Amino acid sequence: MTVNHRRGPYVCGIDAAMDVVSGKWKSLILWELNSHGTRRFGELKRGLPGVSEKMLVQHLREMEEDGLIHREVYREVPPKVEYSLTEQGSSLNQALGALGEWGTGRLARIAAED
Amino acid sequence: MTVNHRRGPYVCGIDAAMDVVSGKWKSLILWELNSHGTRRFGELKRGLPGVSEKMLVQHLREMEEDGLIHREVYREVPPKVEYSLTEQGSSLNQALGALGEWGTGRLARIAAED
DNA sequence: TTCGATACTCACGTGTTGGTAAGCATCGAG
DNA sequence: CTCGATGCTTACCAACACGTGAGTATCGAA
Repeated sequence: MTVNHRRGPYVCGIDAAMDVVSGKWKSLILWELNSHGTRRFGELKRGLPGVSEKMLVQHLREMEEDGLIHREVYREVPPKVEYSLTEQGSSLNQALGALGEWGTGRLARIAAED
Repeated sequence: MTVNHRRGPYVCGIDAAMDVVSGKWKSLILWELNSHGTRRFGELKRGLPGVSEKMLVQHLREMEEDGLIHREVYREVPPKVEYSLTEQGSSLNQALGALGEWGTGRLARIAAED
């Protein structure tokens, strides 16, 4: 019961994708890693204004477990950990492209309303 | 304060799109309406096994408010209400296509693991 | 006169999500 | 000998998402 907090029986592909992306900061993490290639924990934290350390860690762990990102630990002091996209993470990011464009259009529409 | 439960300040397009799609049944509602063109409340309910009436109503109202779907009421007895996609809803559905394919690929990968 | 069909609405409870604030381990610099 | 940097971990709590089960209005059929 501690595991299996994901992989609910999915109705369709969207379901499966949403499960992996849902989380307040996940799409932004994806974007951040996609833009910079490789980022340390602290860099991600600074790149996502408002994120709490707890959520950042939690999201990163889940995304690693889901095979979206790679976590590289350098045994140094002070510690250094680097995150990067896996191929799956990268392709997910691409798949989010169309959605992002739709959202951008929506933002423009909302702005035009005022 | 009763309104404005959405439209948080968005960081990017993905944010704005996710806001509109997040909800346990929303993408399925979109899909259902896309497949059938027009559906009555009861038909949607039967098409989404497990959905509660409360959530179905709530999601439909939010999606209407977000301009994704159109709600047509026929003043008859017993009542009849038809839902359909607006142009925005339809384009959102298209934008979700890539994500759906990614998810389908992921499902295949997961299935192959066993 | 009661019943069923339809499309809801409402009160309530529970599990999940996310934030806050504190603490931990290690090393070099001062 | 204390301090700061880094990457976490933990306990606690408030807000929210979602489900359950009941109730509502109207009319025709039985």
